[in-house]
Amino acid sequence: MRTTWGDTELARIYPNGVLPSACPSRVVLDHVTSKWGVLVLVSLADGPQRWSDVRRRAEGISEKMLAQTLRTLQQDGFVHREAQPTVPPRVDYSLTPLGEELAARLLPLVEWVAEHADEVVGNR
Amino acid sequence: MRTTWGDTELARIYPNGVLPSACPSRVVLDHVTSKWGVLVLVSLADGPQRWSDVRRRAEGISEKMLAQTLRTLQQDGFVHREAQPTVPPRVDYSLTPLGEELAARLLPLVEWVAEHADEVVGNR
DNA sequence: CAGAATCCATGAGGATACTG
DNA sequence: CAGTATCCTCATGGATTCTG
Repeated sequence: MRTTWGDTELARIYPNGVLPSACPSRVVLDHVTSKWGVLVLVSLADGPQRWSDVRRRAEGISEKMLAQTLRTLQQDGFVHREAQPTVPPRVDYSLTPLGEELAARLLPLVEWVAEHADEVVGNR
Repeated sequence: MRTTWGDTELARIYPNGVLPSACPSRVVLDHVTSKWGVLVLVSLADGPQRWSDVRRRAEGISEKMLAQTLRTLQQDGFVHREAQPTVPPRVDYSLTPLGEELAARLLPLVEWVAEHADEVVGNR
């Protein structure tokens, strides 16, 4: 009774429709869709930014969570970190090519949610 | 120094680049990108399914989390619930038109992650 | 079969203070 | 400026039991 996956790659990757818990994509998905992961990625999708810029744009994030999120995304290869050895220090963050690819799939989602949020909250 | 948002709706919705914490989209985004929200939505994107089907497909989810996630997504208007008054009971879940729109933006993301997960894990 | 109810553990995440 | 370090809280979420 396949209706919508039919023409997607998902049907090929998960032939029986089961989204396996052991799959490495679970980990990546958790990073990407984490509370702050989405916002940091979307923010950086607007171009290279300094620490304080990201902090300001992902409104509400704590320093701890910003550091942690950036580190995770950097380890995953989505974010590039470039530190100037100056005083005071200056550090720029940007998306890697891999991160850009990811953001390209993330932006439409965030955009759609932003456009329909009121409608959705109204449902409750 | 806008580079990537430039041609998106995001630039219009958030002109100064700040993703506001008070925005209702934050709530919806949290539901959608919650640990299990993504998997349940993606699973249902394959067509109407019974409780036990969703449970099996979103591998690893507990009954509690399945119930909670389905209820939240239903309140948001993404998921439709249809219960047969039979014994034993039979309940079918499906995406609403709104849910289908959302899923259309979610599937490419999940698909991309599924395809590149190994590559990403390799970065670490 | 499809949940509800209860208890409980963990860790995500916040607040604050400090530093090269 | 760009973080670390520490402490602490609360909510997410797991395991288990019960039921119409």
